[in-house]
Amino acid sequence: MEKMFLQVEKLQADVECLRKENETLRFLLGVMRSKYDVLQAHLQERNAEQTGLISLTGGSGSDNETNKRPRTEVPTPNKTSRIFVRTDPRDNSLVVKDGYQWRKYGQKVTKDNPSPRAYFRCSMSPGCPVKKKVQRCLEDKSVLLATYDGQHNHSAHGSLGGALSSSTAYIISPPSMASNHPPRPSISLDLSLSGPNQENRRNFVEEYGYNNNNNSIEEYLASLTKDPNFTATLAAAVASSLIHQPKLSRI
DNA sequence: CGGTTTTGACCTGCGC
DNA sequence: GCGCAGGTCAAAACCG
Repeated sequence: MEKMFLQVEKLQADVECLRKENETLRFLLGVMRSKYDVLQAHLQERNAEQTGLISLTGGSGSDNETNKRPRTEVPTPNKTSRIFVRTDPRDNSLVVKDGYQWRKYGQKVTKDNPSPRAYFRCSMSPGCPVKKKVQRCLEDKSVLLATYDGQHNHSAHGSLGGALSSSTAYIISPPSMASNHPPRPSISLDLSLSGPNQENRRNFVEEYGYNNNNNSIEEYLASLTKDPNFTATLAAAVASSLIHQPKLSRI
């Protein structure tokens, strides 16, 4: 009889535990929803501006870093994209972990920025024409500006898991834009997806990780928001990251 | 030992 | 033509 009583007590404790967990997940879902709304509003604002430092320009004239002369023939010269990545301020390497494997072939100090610019070539595929330049942002030394030239002739899959799982990088709003629009909430996308579920994290990165082949951020985001799996995976990632914060603060 | 990084030299376009 | 600046080369060093 006493044994049965103990079992009931244990079951009640379990139910209570699950109820709390449920409550937490409900709260996190709300947080995720509000963040999603902010992200969408931010995107619409960006579309309206039609300018910006994070750009997939397709080689438009606004890019003041267009190459003066390609020394070797570049098959797809019009595919240029730029991303800003926040890194650990203590980390002074010019490494942007984007899922591809890069070989550094040069470094140069440029006139407009005392921080050296590093030149990388994609080394995942022998004939891959993609190059990238990485330089620290003038305004914020903890931010790296990565400029991608060309289009990969292969997928990033295969090395993504290890590459991004250790990354602390964030794709962020560029500092100069933030200063131009102080009231705008900043959007941070944590690519490290810190959390206990390694498999989910890997799946998330492999399915939704940054892909230079996409034509525009808009198309990319549209495809993501239409995908129910993305929402579910994003929820898991947000929940995971928030659960592991020391204290939750309600909005 | 093979792949990667470092770094000085070199090449070329552009402005004057 | 000259100097400057950005981009690339390539040999040596480094690393796993």
